[in-house]
Amino acid sequence: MMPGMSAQQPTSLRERQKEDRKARIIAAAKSLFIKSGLEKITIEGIAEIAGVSSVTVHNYYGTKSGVLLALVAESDRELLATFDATLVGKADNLTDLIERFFTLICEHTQTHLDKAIWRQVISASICGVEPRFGKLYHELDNRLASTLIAEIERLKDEGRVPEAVNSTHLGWALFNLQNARFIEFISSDDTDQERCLLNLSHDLGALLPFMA
Amino acid sequence: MMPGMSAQQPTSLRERQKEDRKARIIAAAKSLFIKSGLEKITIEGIAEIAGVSSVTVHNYYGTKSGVLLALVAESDRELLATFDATLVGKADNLTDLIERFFTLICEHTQTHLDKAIWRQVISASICGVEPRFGKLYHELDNRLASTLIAEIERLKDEGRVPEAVNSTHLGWALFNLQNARFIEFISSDDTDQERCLLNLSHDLGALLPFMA
DNA sequence: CAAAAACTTTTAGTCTACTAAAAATTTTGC
DNA sequence: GCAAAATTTTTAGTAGACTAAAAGTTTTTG
Repeated sequence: MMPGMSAQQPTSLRERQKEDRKARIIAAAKSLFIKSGLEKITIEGIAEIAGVSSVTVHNYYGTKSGVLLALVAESDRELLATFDATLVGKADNLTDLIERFFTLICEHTQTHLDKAIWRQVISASICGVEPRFGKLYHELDNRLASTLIAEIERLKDEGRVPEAVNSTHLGWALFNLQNARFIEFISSDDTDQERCLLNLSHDLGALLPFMA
Repeated sequence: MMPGMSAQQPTSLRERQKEDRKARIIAAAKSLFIKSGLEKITIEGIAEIAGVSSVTVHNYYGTKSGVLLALVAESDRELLATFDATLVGKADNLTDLIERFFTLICEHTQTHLDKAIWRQVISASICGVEPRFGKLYHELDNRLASTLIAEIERLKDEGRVPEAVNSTHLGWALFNLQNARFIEFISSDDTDQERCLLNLSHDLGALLPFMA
């Protein structure tokens, strides 16, 4: 199963061409970004490299942020795969879990995407000019939080987290906490991961010790 | 002491004129916003009402977001005054404190500003094109969090919060938690405060009961 | 009061996202 | 293969943020 493609291959030629153009557009955006950074990504530039017109880019992705979100969504799939390989079943307490989670996300951001893209995407998700956009973005958050919740369930089964807690609520609370520090992390190119991780561990240190 | 004015009155005529223009600009922005919403706020429009040129608006506030941030900063002062009157000394446990805090901020937003302005400002604080901007915004956060921390200290003195916790760390953690729900609140015009408050109380419910 | 300094305004552009409508092209269904 | 449908492209434009530099105005300073 290849990420990035719909489950069943499109029947009609037209559908296939559309998929192809869409893929070329995000590939173009990626290449442009890698070559010269976010400021140099323009709809026009993307269109040229992808071999379509700028109007088509708009038709497909709505806005520039829409294109960037597609980039993020793609890398999100890889991140979830990383989680399966590196996070699931590894941590043996809540603090450890959240810190691993946070670290993986930060590292993934630095290798696969870039702070600047996240800034743009999170920004757009808050400003939310587009209706689709917010929805898509929220789905990504949902998937990440679900991973966390599943791990909390496991810790509960193993007796490392009190039975009494609501895993879903705790999962979202911790996801939000961690996300606030992630936003701190991406907000400036100069903010380093270590610093944010330390802040996160202070957060957890103030909240969690009574739980054990 | 009037909010919105510097402590000492400016000596030179030039300084006074500058203050006056600045004040006219944000007053113009506010009136434009109240009349027709965020989309209708343009630098040009602000300049015209304020009786200055658009270039002057840029010189003073840098960007459109800069103007909006000034609006937020102004209302922030009122919010802190509200805190003194309505929050300080009122809560008798952590959950109650955070929920009051959150509620006051939401209500203040609805009466004094607007979700749309916050969206723009938070967005800009994340995207952070401007260096000054992020700094200013962070100061607002600092002031809000400090209020929270001071209240936590009080609860600790009253023996309602364990001595062992670090008030500063706990304060920031809870501020971040609450802020995540505030961002959820402002992200869409349709999201209602009750819903977000409920989510917040779930967050707290999952994290805090073991502390008491 | 006159020269200098400090600002603001005018002017003139640039840049880029985004949109609407007509024209051209290509696939599809019969 | 041909008409119809779907979709892209071309074309043309708008809007609004932001900038640089010259010109004009007002305050300051001696």
